[in-house]
Amino acid sequence: MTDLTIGQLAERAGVAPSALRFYESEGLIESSRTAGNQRRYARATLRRVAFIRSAQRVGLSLDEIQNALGSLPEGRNPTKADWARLSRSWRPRLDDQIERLERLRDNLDSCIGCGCLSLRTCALYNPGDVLAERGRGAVNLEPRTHRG
Amino acid sequence: MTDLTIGQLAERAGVAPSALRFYESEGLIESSRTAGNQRRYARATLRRVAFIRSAQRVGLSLDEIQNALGSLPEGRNPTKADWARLSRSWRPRLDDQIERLERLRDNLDSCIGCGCLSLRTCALYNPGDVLAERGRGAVNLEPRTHRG
DNA sequence: AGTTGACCTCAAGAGAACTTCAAGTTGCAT
DNA sequence: ATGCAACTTGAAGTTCTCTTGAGGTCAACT
Repeated sequence: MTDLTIGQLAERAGVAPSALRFYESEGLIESSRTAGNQRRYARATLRRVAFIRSAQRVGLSLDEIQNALGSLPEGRNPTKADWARLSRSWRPRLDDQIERLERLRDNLDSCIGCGCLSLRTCALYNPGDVLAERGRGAVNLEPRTHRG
Repeated sequence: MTDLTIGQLAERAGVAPSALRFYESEGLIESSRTAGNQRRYARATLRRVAFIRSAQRVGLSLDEIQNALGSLPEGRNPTKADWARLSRSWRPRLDDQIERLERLRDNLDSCIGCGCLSLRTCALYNPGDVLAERGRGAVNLEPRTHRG
């Protein structure tokens, strides 16, 4: 009886109904059905969707989010233990991302300050000077990962 | 004579040659051509590409990056003033993103600590309690923006 | 001269995250 | 009971960021 229609959930969560159907098709959320085959969402789904959006904002893919959400129950409110699991698994990821951002920001600043912009010495292109020994032109802002 | 081939640039920047051609087609980088029509990149392009990747990592689209790069010169090293422009325009964006991440991380933590998980009171879903007055079920982690 | 590997263009494909469309059905107010 | 907004499905379309493939060229080595 406190269940939400797809339109209500969409409205409150700030996403389109089509997105919710998509999330469901991807296994990120679940719904029950009325006699007439319309979706009904438990209230907890609202939180779940808010969480999904929030995680997307910080750069996680739906796959990763689904993975993390795997440890949360659907249909009922997550317990302390549920969240603890989730937090433990995300913490390093979040810390890492935060560090990256701070480094970029601070390096931009320091480049302005120093005006050096030399390949060998500029912190922006050569963070921590780890590559300083590798001859001229060492440019490697990030650990090499392949995405997409 | 210090110019780089597409393969060399790709190698050093840690991106595929196809990506470099794509960046060029999108106007993010430039190249000159040899008599035989092969691309040659100025050394400054290496920095430019490193910058592009770095910016992508923190969630900026190529469009936004192109925009920002519009203030940097190609073919020569950017000056202090060039970087200052760029940094000024990115700083708020970076700060904002960092804050988001920290909030998510800390809210996850506090949820574990308090175990409340109530819609009305949980910081994760109701940051700063701004929505506490709006009746039950107020869920709005982020300012509502439409993307994609 | 032949072979090899790196390069060229253009077109098509890929995957992520959705949206849009078409055609039909349901739920609720009057 | 009627009408209309909100819902249903499935397929196809969209945007972004590239990658892959086909068919051909260029540079260097033997």
